[in-house]
Formats: sequence, C-alpha cells, structure tokens
Amino acid sequence: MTLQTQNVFRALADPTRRDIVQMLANRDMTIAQLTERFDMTRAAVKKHLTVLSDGGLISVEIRGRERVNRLEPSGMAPVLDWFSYFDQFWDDRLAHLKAAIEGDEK
Amino acid sequence: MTLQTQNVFRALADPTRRDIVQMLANRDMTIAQLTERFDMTRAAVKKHLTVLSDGGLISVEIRGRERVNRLEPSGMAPVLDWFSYFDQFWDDRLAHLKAAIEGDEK
DNA sequence: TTAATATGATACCAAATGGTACTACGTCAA
DNA sequence: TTGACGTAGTACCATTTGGTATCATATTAA
Repeated sequence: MTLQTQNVFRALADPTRRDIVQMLANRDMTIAQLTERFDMTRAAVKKHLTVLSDGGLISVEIRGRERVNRLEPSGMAPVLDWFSYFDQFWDDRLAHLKAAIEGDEK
Repeated sequence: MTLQTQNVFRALADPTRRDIVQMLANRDMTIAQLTERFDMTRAAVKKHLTVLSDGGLISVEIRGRERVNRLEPSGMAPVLDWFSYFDQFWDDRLAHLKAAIEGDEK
C-alpha cells in the first residue's frame, strides 16, 4: 500500500473534510469562504485543508493575499484503484450466483 | 450525511482494516487466522473487526467455538454513493463498480 | 504610511485511536 | 470431567486527531 493511498483514505475519513470536498466540487473557495460554512475557527478549517492537500485532493492558487482552494478530483484515483481490487471478487460472486441459478434450471 | 456513511469511511481509513477487507475477499477467516497474518495481538485484530462490523463491511457466522468473519461487499455501497456525487469529474469507472456491488446485494 | 484584510504557524487541550496485558467464558476432545 | 482451544471483554497506555487561542506575515485600500 502506498503512502499516498493512506493519505487519501485518511483525508476522506473526516465528515468535515468530505463536506469541504463537496463544496469545492461546486466552486473554488478561500479559507475564509469555507469557514463561513462551518461552526469552527479558520485555524481548524486550515488544518483540514492541509490534510486534504497531503492527500492530493486539493491544490491552492495564490491570488494576491488570497489562497484559492481547488478540488483535484484526480487525487481520488487511489481510492477507486483500491476498490477495483474487488472487481474480480464481485464478478466471481455474480458468476457463482449465475451458475447456481442455471444449475437449478436443469 | 448518514452515520452509516461515516462508519464505512472510518472503517476503511486504517491500513490494517483495508488489509483485512482484502483478505476476507479471498476467503472467510476466523480471528485467529487473521491474527497469524499481522504483527499484533488477537485483541487488536478483534478491535479492527468490531470497527469493520460497525461499518457493515463484515458479518460473523458462529460455528461452534469459532467465529467466521465474512466480507459484506454491499457495505461499501455508501462510499460508492458518496463518490457518485463527483460524476461530473470523471469517467464511468465508478458506475461500473457501483453496478457490480449493487448486483451483489440481496 | 497606516489600517484592515487574508492567511500562516505555533502552542496547547480534550477526546479518539491503535495497541497491549489480563481475565473470563463457552466449546471441543480425551 | 478436565483441560486445551477460540474468543469476548475490560483496564490501561502512548500517540494521533480535531479543535481553540494567539501571534506573525504579507497584501490591499484609504
């Protein structure tokens, strides 16, 4: 397992961070704008953004004194890759079910 | 966000638990069998199994004095549902996984 | 220049987390 | 019946985590 995979799973484990990800899916936002939406201090939001950045889920564009946070959906790839491990498992289960049904028809 | 969604994300946030999930994808296993594969005590593995159970990712079949842990792939549905929010950002990889897992539900 | 704005960074705290050790209890086999 | 086996449960510990408060720095506007 790569460190990056762990960082992404960890980043998505917190409900506040998942909310941030969904908000950034709609539009880029600064820390101050994000903080308006939550009942916590800007420092707390900043910490969450750091974890999301470590997970490669967001990037930051410096615009004057503002830092615009942008979603990087490609950062979610490690999670989807991990889930793809179960493709064969699910296919096998479905194949067994199919075989059982067909065997029952005879 | 549902409590169940949080429980699944939390369950998958730990690398040991993700390893357990992958092992159980290959075959059902008891706690003792799982513990052989890790460098930690049975009590620690048991705690991880409790978290996985809370997330609906495994079920337990009592067989005599043994407890056989079985993967419940349908428990991953909340995660795939959450990811489907980002359809606009990526291709149909997710749709494929989601169709497979939902087909596995009873 | 000066003051307000937007953010970064650090120290600190309570609670959650991942782990161990130890004990207890039901089940199987001799 | 007795003892080994497989597991559950609890107390306890160190570290991580999510949060606040506070101060520092850079940029914009008057």
